[in-house]
Amino acid sequence: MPRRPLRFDPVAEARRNWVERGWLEAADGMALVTSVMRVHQILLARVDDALAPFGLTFARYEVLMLLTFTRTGQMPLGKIGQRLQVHPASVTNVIDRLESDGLVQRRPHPTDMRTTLAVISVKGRRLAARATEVLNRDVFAEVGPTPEALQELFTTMADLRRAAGDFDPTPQPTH
Amino acid sequence: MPRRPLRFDPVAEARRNWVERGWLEAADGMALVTSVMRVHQILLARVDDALAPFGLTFARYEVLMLLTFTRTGQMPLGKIGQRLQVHPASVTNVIDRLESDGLVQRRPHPTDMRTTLAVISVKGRRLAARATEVLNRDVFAEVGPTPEALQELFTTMADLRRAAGDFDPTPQPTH
DNA sequence: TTTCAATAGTTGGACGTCAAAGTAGTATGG
DNA sequence: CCATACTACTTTGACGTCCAACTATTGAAA
Repeated sequence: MPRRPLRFDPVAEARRNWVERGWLEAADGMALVTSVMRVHQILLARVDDALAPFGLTFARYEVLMLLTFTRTGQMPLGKIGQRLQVHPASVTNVIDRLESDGLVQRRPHPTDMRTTLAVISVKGRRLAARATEVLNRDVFAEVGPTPEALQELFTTMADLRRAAGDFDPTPQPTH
Repeated sequence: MPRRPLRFDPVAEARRNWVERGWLEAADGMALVTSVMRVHQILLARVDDALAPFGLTFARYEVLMLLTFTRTGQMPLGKIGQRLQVHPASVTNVIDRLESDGLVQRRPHPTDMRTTLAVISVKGRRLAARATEVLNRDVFAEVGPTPEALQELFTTMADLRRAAGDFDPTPQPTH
């Protein structure tokens, strides 16, 4: 994408406009929402760049890793959607692509004929491992101003997610 | 979307898995990236819900507000893309839809025949004003655990965006 | 002045996301 | 035991995003 950096922070500019019109109650919330949109865009672009050589996207990578972390390398599609917080139709879409690349395979559930299991293949495991190496090195280890700010950011966003009902408000250790 | 909340934080769970495999350098970065993806999804859903009654999406709303904040209510498409940090093709797409709803109008640039200006209409101004009212009340004023955490979050993300080259590292007051 | 590179916008295709509607299988209440 | 509600997944369509390729215009260099 054409990325000629601006001479100013467009979000701070928007916030100024909000305050100028007297929308004081909403200015910080607007700035936060807009910031999240931009940061999301930036990070997703970085991740997808790193994954492109492997023919992966973040959506596909997330599914592969989720399967990797299971005991048996398989999981019902519906559960994948719950864990990754995406719509069933999105899961169908991603699994379709992973399957046509031979990285996962659909298998009927042994007892419940409604359920479809996604099983990660050896090829899928290998690819996920190689992709993780690159992703860890080139993106994840490089993100964030400082480790402290990063931790702070993470916990604050976890609060936000919890408040949004993303998961149960049971206290969970973050490390 | 089906939103049955989980009993645990899936991001913290992923982070545990990262640490377990010895990817210590990358664990926090991975958690941050994943958090941002989820928070983005949550906030975008809220915003789009609030805007749906107006026939708007956040992308369209952002363009309308950007035009609202200009002196003359108009701006070249390319500049819109720079300010909102989106691809030229995305601008074309959004302007197409806004135009077919009569909220903006395309107009040729007076001197540079390559350039197209988007001009906000009276209808566009009115709709943006009404949408802002609802958005401020129902979303922006309700976001975030506390005002302090919200501020903190915003400035930390601004650092992150600045480091990513989103805008020039010139110090800018945030309020 | 002529040629060629840079800029502005559009088009077409790929991808991920969601909602709504449809199909198939399971579970439950009468 | 059967009718009905619920669950799991898929399909279709809409939207936003990006990239690559294309057209038109401007600008700059030879």
